[in-house]
Amino acid sequence: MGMKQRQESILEELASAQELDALQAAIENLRDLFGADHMVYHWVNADGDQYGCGTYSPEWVENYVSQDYLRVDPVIVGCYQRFHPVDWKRLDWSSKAARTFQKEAIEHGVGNQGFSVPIRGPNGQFALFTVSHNCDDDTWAEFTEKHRRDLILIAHEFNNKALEFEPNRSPEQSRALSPREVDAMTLLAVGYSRAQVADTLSISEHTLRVYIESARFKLGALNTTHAVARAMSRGLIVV
Amino acid sequence: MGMKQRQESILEELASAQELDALQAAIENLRDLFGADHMVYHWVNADGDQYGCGTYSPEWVENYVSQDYLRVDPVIVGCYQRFHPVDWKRLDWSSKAARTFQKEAIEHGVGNQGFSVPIRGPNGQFALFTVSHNCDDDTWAEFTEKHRRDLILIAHEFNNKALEFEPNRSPEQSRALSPREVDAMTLLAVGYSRAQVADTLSISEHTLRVYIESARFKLGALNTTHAVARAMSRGLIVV
DNA sequence: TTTCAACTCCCCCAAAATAGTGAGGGGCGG
DNA sequence: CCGCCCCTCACTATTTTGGGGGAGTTGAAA
Repeated sequence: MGMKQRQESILEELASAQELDALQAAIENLRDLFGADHMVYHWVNADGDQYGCGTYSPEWVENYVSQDYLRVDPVIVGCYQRFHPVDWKRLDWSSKAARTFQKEAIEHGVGNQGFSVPIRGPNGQFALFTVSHNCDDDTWAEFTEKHRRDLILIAHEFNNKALEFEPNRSPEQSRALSPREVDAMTLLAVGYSRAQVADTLSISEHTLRVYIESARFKLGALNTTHAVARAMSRGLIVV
Repeated sequence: MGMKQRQESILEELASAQELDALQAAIENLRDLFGADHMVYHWVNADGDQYGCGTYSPEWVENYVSQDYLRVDPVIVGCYQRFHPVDWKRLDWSSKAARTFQKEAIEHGVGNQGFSVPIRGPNGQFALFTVSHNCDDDTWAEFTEKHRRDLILIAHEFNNKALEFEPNRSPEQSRALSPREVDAMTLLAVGYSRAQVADTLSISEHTLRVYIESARFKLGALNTTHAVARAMSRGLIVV
């Protein structure tokens, strides 16, 4: 069976799987198929839930979360602001925190080369699909060039499957805001005070307050700032 | 030249293009290549800016925007909440508004079948890549099954290119926030009050205020909510 | 038809955030 | 060494929000 066919069959198996474990199985198979040191899929959503699967050593994963490297890792920060898949070499590793992180990662066998595909879903969901390896630059360039397309599609399939299992799907939480509520949230997000928003929308401030409060309620937010943050990260408003 | 090769060459040309017009040219070529009635790429994001290119008739496009169909179109509302590409048949066309919209769309030659790929970028950017055609269900099922993968990749390439031209790259991309400022913004974004944030960070509320104000200053924000919104949309904090 | 969600308006008062001033110590690069 | 940024703390006064009440209209869906 050729590589294409095997890749195809792994993805088909993944697509028809009923359990989250299938992701872990599929990623191991794909890692072997591509002959890379590691392959990892990882997502975070607006409420801080996360899920990951992959072939990194348990020690490294534990270390990563316990050190809160999510906020340091240049792969995360870099990909969060980009759309296209990115080679780790092109990220900013200049800060001291990044350098120590990098050193530690390599010590844990992560590999000196990496390629990460950022993927975004509804409600501010953000995921990364990463392949890492230990080799020289030329070999890696050849690898990424050859497999770029496939990796994007695989990332897509993984995220698709992962979203099926996402617990945060209650209709209560993802209920859309009404048009006026969207207006209110949007204007608040661009810095208007309640008075200014009310003026802009040509309604009384009292009325505006009703919208803000109902939006807050729908979003399960504790205050206006929280409501705006949630509305943004869930993609309900565009700022 | 086979279909694969032509597709490849169109995408390569697109990738190396320096002007936005290239998107329009590429989409026309791809439409012809796939033998579909229409192909459209369209994105919305910051400040309500939008850009679209495609092969719909100018009358239909004008009608669409003037009627504000963006808020009615089941393709938009449906895809906005999904991740995977979707066949138009699987969307909810039951509301009255949707039915009249559908009728009008078909009258404008949009086609009775459609397949749309939602794509999301940083900062809440949302784009749709759509192929539409006039044919029976079986023919369309075969078409989408055959080209699904390619359409996802094409959507990805289009969005990648479109983002290059996005004007939303403010020159005064002020210096990054300090660690404490990031802490403050992050906790505020998850709904903590100033008192709670100060408590969490084990500093006085007075000190916290200094961070919030300096963050506000750096971000050019008018108030805390605005600052958090900007920090989020610039990817400075991860919530 | 009835119900329900959205939109609009009003009061009062307590709590929280903002604005205007400060000040001092630590670290890092030119 | 000096400037610059980061971290830490304090006071007072004013403005803005939040929480608790209600109440009426419209339009669309069940």
